[in-house]
Amino acid sequence: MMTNFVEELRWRGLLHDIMPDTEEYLLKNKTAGYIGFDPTADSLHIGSLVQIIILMHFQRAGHTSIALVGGATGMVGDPSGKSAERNLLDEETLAKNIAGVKSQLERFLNFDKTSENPAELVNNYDWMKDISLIEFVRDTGKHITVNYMMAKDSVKKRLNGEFAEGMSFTEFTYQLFQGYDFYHLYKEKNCKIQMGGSDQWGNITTGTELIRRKAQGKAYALTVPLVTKADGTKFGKTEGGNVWLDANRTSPYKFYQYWLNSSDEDSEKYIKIFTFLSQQEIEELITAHKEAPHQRLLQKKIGEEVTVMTHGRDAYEKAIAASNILFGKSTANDIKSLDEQTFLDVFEGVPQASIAREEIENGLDMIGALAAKTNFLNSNSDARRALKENAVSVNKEKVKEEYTITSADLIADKYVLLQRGKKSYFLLQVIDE
RNA sequence: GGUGAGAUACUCAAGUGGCCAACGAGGGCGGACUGUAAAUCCGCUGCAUUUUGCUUCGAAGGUUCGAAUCCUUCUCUCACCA
Repeated sequence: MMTNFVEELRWRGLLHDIMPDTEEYLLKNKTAGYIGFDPTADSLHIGSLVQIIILMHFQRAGHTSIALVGGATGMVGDPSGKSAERNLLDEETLAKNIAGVKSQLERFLNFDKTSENPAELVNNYDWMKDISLIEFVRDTGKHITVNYMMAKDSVKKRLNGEFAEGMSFTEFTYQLFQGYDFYHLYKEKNCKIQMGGSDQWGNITTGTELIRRKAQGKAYALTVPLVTKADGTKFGKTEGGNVWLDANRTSPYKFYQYWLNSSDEDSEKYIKIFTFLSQQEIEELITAHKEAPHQRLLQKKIGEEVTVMTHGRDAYEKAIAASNILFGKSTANDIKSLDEQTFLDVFEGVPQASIAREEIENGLDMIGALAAKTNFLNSNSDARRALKENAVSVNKEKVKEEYTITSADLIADKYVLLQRGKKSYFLLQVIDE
């Protein structure tokens, strides 16, 4: 059964640009559509999550979703939104990245061949690698004028204006490469629509233009807006860097925390973008949230939906458990009563240092525990400062500079939980020599 | 090529011989309040065995009891003139 895909995106605030007649075409025809993913790292981050979700909606609406991994385009580098020439990735890194990105996409889309409209995963390297330069220049390049390509924002920005840095022929070619992908999928897989972030509009329209000229066909396009934050900072970034979909790069706990810490204003947007809840459910949640904002119903729901979708329910439950212990009313005794396995699950991803058992048994002073022996804080001065600010806790209890860590502070006879401020944790692990 | 202005901590920006580890603002961190929020208030924000010492104000030398501050050379940035 087909539903109105475009309308779904529209009410969720996921529609930025759309080519005329796209909505009508999708309503009348079961078709295929694609989104490209750049293999710039071996994991996607939550910025790409929006694109994945678009493909999920597309599949749910009854169409065929194609996720394209840019093995070939990744070798060239997309200039869109970039003010300076990009460095090329070496082939080994690229291969590793492609594998990583692929395995992540498989978690979100239904590739089951026996289902009604299974998604497909393609790598443009597979069809790009055999095209000769002569072939490309004669059969593809001939259809698109340089004038047309120069008119794109991504190119104009690099050629004109105060900060123009120029661009290499390599990057200039990128849009034609991507356009060729669209053409190829149009011919081979009856793919009629390309979607992507709003910065991709220029590249996408080069594709529809190529299809029009080379195949005398009509193709469609739509883009989704860039996800923003109300305070103007960049979405998907923390002090620690990007929020990744890979649990090894961003632990499920941190992942959950990222969503939980969204502002009220952003949450109302995010719940529409990142969850599959119905319009009615979302409206009810927003109303309930406004009545009792301190309960943070929206943030919790987004955190649940997105964490479960990305890391599974088990990981979500653990993230909740960890959050409750770290931010709830738990006391030193609660923490000390944890068994080792639970404790490790909770503190997975928390930075650690090891220390000889002897040091603890002899009594470890706070400066040593915070800086000298562990590098939790930058310097001894920093440690002293933190202690003076009443910011340091051992096993959730505030301590002063005179405090000495002894065997009595060990959790599961092995760990000491250090803390600076509310959100910064550090784990001291005792090792027996 | 000529002339003039400038280069100070994460950023902007004061300081033109001792009271300068360097005013102030932003950012960051911490505390109070709170909803692990926003706003607000308070404190901290070079290093060290911390009421003291050490290294810092584009770079290197020099003058001086003493230099971010004066002198010399160099590097870079900006403006105007050719």
